[in-house]
Amino acid sequence: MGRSPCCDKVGLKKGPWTPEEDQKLLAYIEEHGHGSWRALPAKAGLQRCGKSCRLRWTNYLRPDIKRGKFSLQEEQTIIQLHALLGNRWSAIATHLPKRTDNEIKNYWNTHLKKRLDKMGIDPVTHKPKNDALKSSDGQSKNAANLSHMAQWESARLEAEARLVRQSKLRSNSFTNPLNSSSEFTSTTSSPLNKSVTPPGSTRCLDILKAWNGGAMVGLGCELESPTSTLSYSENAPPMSTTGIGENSTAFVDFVGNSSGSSEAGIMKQEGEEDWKSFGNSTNLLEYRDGIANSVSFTSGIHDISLPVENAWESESLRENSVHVPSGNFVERFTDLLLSTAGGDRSFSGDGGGDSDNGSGPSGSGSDQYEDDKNYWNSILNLVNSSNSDSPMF
DNA sequence: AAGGAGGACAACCGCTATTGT
DNA sequence: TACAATAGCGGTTGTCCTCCT
Repeated sequence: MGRSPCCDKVGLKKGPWTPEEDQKLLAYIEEHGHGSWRALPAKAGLQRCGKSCRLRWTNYLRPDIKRGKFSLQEEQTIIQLHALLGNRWSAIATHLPKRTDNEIKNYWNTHLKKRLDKMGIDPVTHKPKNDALKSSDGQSKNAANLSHMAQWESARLEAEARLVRQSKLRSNSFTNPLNSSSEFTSTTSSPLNKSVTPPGSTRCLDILKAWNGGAMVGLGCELESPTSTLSYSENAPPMSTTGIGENSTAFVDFVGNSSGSSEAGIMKQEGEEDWKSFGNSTNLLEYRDGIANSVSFTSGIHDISLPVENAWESESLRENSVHVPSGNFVERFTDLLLSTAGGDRSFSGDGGGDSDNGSGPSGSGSDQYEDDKNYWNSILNLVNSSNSDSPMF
């Protein structure tokens, strides 16, 4: 479009923000809301471009940002979501309340990526680097499932974003700038958040939740058994085998049981409001001509059907239909992780939270290796311990 | 104690998507 | 419909800090 960069103006400051600048920005937004970011700097008395102000606000100054060390749960969530979604930091951030995409991205690049790399796991594919023999066995199917589920999640996020835009249009009235502003929720969460967020952006990754059957303790998603169901319309053939027939409708229902006690653990602490609005919700994907045409969200607040666009353009989705995993998803994902770890470093992967048994891997015997092993065992153990008795399959 | 290396994180850049006119 | 303005996103860079030699 040939638009000139917003910071071209001479005299605009770059670089680290000073406390004074922070104060000005904060004070202005608290009083007036951000309004137009481009116009904001002048009004707030800042020698910055609007974009810089926006980033400073979304990544640092917003009052709902949690800073500091990432917890084990958060690390685990990031790793799993990255396996699903790749470098879609904003989407990942959607599922990590109070964390910004920038922060997650940095943390991935500086910590998690390196750690995976060290262990011989490709941080991009989440598979062992020397894994050349897995092309035709169950592992590749797992990978395919992950990929397809990523598409599901992608579509859902797309739809959520669209939903909030519509909501924004509807409720254009400005109340409290800190609450009503979509920007306020922009980066850390998908636009769906706060009061305009039926599905609740801070809830667990629906797919994981659905496949896990609810209690995802280790994922920072301590749902207390939201009953997730997967169903197909009667006339539709099973998606995973024959593809989706014309005009057939496949339903993926995520039905929360609205248990009041679901507000537990991390989510209660960090995203309580969002949870509450997600008690009874149903997300529905509708297929036409073999692709998903719409996503419906049903909650106590909204019942909206939205078109699904780009996220469903995947060839694999059209041609192969949706591969719904035939087993507990998280378990299988865990298996994948275990096997990847084992592929290169011969981890036992047998759920050994008790891994610190002093018998290190033969040969190396390095403390670093032991640390890694213990670390991953603890992560995997968390997942394993939370995914039994899935009602899904 | 000084300086270099590397890590961590904030901020910027450039591109794309969306929205408004 | 076309175009411009704006926001969002992901990759990259810059800067500060800590650790090691």
